[in-house]
Amino acid sequence: MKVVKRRNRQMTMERILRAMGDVMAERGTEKAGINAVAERAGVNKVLIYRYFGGWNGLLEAYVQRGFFLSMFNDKFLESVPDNLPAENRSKVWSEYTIQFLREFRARKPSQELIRWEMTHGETELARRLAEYRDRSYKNLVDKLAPYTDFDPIAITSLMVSAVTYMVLTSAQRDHIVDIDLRTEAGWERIETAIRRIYSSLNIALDRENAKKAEVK
Amino acid sequence: MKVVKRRNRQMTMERILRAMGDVMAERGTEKAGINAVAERAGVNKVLIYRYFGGWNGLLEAYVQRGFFLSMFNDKFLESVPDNLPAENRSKVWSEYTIQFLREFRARKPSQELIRWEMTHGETELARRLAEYRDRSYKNLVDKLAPYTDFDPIAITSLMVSAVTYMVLTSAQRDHIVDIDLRTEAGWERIETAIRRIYSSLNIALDRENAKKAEVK
DNA sequence: AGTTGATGTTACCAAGCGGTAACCTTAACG
DNA sequence: CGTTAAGGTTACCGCTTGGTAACATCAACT
Repeated sequence: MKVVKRRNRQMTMERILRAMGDVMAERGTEKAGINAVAERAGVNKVLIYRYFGGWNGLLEAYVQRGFFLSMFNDKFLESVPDNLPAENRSKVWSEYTIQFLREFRARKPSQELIRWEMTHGETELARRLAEYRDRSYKNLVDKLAPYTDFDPIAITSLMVSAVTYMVLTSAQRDHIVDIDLRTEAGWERIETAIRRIYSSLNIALDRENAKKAEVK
Repeated sequence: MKVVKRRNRQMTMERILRAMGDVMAERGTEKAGINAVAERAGVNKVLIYRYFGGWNGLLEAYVQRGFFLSMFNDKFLESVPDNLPAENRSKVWSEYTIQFLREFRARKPSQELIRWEMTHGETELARRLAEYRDRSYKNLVDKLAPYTDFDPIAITSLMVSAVTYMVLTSAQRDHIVDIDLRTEAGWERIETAIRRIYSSLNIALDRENAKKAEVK
């Protein structure tokens, strides 16, 4: 039987990191701070300085051990077959966007992390985190780029931005215009809109290609 | 000739409000605060409390006298002819989105206001501001709704969200994936993507309508 | 001229923040 | 057993924040 030692660095660090997530999720970006985390973890804040070297180190450690997006991208990438028929690509993109939407919605701490980033963009750390996500995201795009003529990077960046913003605001507002953000029905409207956009793009692209072929 | 009085409430309030915009634009959301504004305006902070009743009142006054989006919506709405041919509607929507993009990019204080809102969503004030924008936005949608089957509200909300998020991040990052946010070329890619999305939707909708007609 | 009320200033407060020095306390080791 | 170093705690610091009370000053009007 395992004895829980009272003096155990591993355990303490774990508790701090957990508290970090909790605090971010519960109290929001603004109130997140070393003091709040320490209090929440039931741990002396000095330990945070010792183990993580302060707020930045803590945040970094927190991100490193579980920032979901890069993992999510990698996982998604795996699930995509290598030789994907062109006509299915729009579906893959909309599936990616929608899965991202769902995962992001489900992860409060990740949302708050992004929110934090948005108000601390001048800091080196915030930039690095964004950069990190960007890379993993680029991997995905490189392998999946479908509508070559349609600047898939720009389009998907727009879609991901849209989803990001909507999820973030949903934590603060009940609705956008007449879209109810508290109900699944509201989010289904959004998901449907996403699918429609991608499928329309595909249709339009097909038509353009058909025209080109005709000219030849 | 007009004499500038040293004791002049109007003037002082004006200076405070200007300073408010400057501070928001320059130092960002985080550092914006009563103290910073007072210092910047070269005015004693007590006056802010007297004239505006504190931070909330100041913010509200600031917004009320010039929050651009509702005005922008109204202006745009005026410019749209009443009997708009259906085939031009996608163009109107993309024009709206793109003009919004440009205006929003040009207005640093407005950006910072939104950023502030994102981190203070729990407050009553933030909610009210959002609500205010929403109403003016809904007016627009009501009058313009084109693709009736395509849930134009959801689609345009997505697009506006996308633009909002991208502009906000552009203040902090040089690029998204390989889109250079510092150059006009980068933003043109985004504008093009927006146009493509709307026009594709139109094409897809046309095709669907054609099919329906065929069945009849 | 003198009262009065608006305008502007000084000085202060409590609370919260990030951060650190110095101190105990325990586990593990020879 | 006793030393040692890591784990954990106490108490403090300086700084900034939002907020207020009390005082000084000027302009206008009877």
